Amino acid sequence: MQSIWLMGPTASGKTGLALELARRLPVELVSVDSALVYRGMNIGTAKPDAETLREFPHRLIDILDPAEAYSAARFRQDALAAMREIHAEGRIPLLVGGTMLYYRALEHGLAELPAADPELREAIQAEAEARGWAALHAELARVDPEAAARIHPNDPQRLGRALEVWRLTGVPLSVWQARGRAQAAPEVGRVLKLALIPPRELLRERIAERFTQMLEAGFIQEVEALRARDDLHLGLPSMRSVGYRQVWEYLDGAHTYERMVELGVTATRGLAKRQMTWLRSEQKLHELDMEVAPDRLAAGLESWLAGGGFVAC
RNA sequence: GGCCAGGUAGCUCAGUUGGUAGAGCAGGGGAUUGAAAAUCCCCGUGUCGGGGGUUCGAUUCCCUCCCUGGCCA
Repeated sequence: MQSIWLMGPTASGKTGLALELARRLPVELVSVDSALVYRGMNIGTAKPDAETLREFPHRLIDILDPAEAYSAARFRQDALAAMREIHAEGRIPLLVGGTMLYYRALEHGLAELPAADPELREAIQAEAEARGWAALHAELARVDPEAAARIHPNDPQRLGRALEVWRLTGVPLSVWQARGRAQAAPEVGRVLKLALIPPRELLRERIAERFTQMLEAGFIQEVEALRARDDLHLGLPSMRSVGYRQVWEYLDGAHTYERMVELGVTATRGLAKRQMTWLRSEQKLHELDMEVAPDRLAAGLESWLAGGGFVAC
């Protein structure tokens, strides 16, 4: 089994390049994006439009309602299943997206751990509000000193997860993790990792420009529709996505329009920065020239798929 | 033109009863195992508007000039 992965920060042009490759190679697209999984979140996620998706179907887009939560573990399962199917059809999976944790989970696997438990999470959250996260960190230090040493007392998300695993199983998170990551790389097969990394200044400009275009394309109305549902709220992973959160708060009257634009652009830039941090530590990455010609790249990929090496271009 | 309030980090501001200054935001770096477009951690030398005076020492007090905003002419 082999696959091509196209990585890069948000607004780097991954989608456009992936479509060019899909026109030239026997590939099928698999989205690696924690926000594109949600239905009804189109404009603010820069999701390819319906027509494009019809012509070039993407796996793992529009598979979840925004009220639901996705996860790295589910992605790993879904992506592996999609890749197997694509191979069975005699095609090559082209993974494209910017959720770096998902790539990591796919390539290196995840430890065997219990899934999230919403009720327990809520209970831990309530407890933290009553006693403070410091008290919960102290508690974790008693049952799982190793995890407590690694998790900062101000990091409620990881602290909550570590306590959740402990309370759910009676086995510390660090013990689960020490048992190793399940079924890592071999299952994924031969991988060619490509990255599109624009110069920071260009990326900053593109992000600002794109956010404005999203607003012109009706982003506010899209969030209004989501906000009109009584089962969606800012606590949900979907509604905390870059852009959606800021527009939601704007609709709540928390910011002026101008400030909302500023916050949205800044949040997107922060996202890009974190994606770059992941990319810097990525092994065996082939960084593409921003001006790479699709024909030339496709030719290079063909020779790699035939078993040869990949010549960076 | 007169009076008042300001001029301190890229931005918004705090502060020093005289010993050359610090927050938030922005920006940069890092972490990242079922929320990851999430959640965190680390990083602040800047003619304290210019010039002069007083002082051992002035960003701080005094004088003067410049700039911005408001009020009055």
